[in-house]
Amino acid sequence: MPPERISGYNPADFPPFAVTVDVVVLTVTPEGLGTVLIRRGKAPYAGAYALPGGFVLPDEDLADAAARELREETGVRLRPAELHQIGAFGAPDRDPRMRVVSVAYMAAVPDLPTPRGGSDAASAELCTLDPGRPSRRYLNLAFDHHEILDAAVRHLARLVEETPEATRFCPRTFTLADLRHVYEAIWGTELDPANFRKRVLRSEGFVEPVGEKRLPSPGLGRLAETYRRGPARELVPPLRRPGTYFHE
Amino acid sequence: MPPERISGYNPADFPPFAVTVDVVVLTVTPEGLGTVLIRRGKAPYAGAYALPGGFVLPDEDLADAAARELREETGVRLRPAELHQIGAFGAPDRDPRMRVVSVAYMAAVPDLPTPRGGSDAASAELCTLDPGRPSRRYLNLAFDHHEILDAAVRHLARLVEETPEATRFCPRTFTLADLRHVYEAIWGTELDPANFRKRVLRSEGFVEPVGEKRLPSPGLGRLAETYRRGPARELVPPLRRPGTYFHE
DNA sequence: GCAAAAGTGTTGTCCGTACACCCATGA
DNA sequence: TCATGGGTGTACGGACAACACTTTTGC
Repeated sequence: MPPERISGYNPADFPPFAVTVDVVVLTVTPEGLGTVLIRRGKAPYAGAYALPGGFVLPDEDLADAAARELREETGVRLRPAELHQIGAFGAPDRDPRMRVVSVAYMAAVPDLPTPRGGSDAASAELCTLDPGRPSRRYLNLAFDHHEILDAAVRHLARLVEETPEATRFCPRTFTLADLRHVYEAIWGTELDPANFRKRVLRSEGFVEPVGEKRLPSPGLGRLAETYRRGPARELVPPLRRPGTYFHE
Repeated sequence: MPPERISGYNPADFPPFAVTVDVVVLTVTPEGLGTVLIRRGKAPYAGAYALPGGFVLPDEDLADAAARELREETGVRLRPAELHQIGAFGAPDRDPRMRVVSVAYMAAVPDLPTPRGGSDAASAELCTLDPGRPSRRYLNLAFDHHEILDAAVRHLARLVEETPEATRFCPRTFTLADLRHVYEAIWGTELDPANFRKRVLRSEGFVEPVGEKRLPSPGLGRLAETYRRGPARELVPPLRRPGTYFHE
């Protein structure tokens, strides 16, 4: 920017913008990929679902604001570095009331506690998504939150290809079937158990065997080895979705 | 956000933020990957290089603002959809003068005209980067523009893996060696000409033969086939960097 | 025994890499 | 004839996918 244009630093020198953060809380439940939505009580978009979020404080980092809103509205405590920025959404008419630029974050949360929190506790709901279909609908989302949610799911789908972050959705120790169900929920595809196993175990530092065995389903099937997350911070080579390697 | 907190819409109800856009103009020259930087004349960071950018207008879309700043400061005209958002940068102390949240965009520009433009015409320079080294330095960049530039280069490196966007850096018709030099500049690696050729031609719709031949270097080597960009909008499978497939 | 799910092994096929080799051009 | 760079071909190994097969559990 030309420095002379902002040399005064009078509030009148720049257009009045509000800056908010919206947080897409993604979790994996037995029903599939889920997210926390809040039902709006007032216009605009009264009765519609919306992402949790709120204003950034004057001296607050963007990621800190996202972590604070996440904590206040869902009770989930994550370090700001554990939140992934999705991008900025700032179309002039995205909020009919005033000009708002919102910075969206994605939070990968296991074992989501029953949504509780400050102001909108009663209206927070855990909704199940359908990541397999390209034309999925998110029941009446307010503002441009449909677009933000889409971008967050795409971000997560790519994140778990390249990092061990999918283990966040598993308990401290887990079976490879548990981990496979996480990938299936996020990618919306079915994976071959045998090939999934080989690819995960070949990826050095992804998971480590614990040494115990566990019954996969209650009273069904052979005992499965249990694992915990390994020290790797990224997967080389990535664990890509089927069909990303070869033609057809 | 709790609607009741912003029901008034008085400017005093929300913290005063300035919202700007910064544009990372990336181009490929015979010297390698290059970007347009502006030398700052005033404090803070007087004498340092900075990315072109400026305020978002009150009723302006973020991408429109980036396209406008790009046009005003470098004379390059791109549609807003051709700009890629890198993310939002809004640490509280990133600008010592006031609270600024900047939304960064990346523009892939061929044949960059000698940087000219409005206010800072004389001080705009085309600087060559070194994408191969992880510890590359960007000579004294102002604010957090080092971080933004890094993110933009990473974004471009991934973009050309999955889309035919690398052809933007080539003339309308080009040889495969031209295209290969673009990838080498962006990825900072050398590529095997024979294998590069096979992978590009196998990717359906990436390039189309024109039917003419051209001398690759002035007075050197065999005549090379020329191509133009094909209709594909994404590369399936992606044209990945070497080493992304196998171990070691 | 049966069903269910873990885990192992095999095979076919495709791809990436390296490298040799030939072709076409201008000097 | 030589150097330069485009284009073709081949050999090897790695990885993925599909699927058969064995193992281990509860009922």
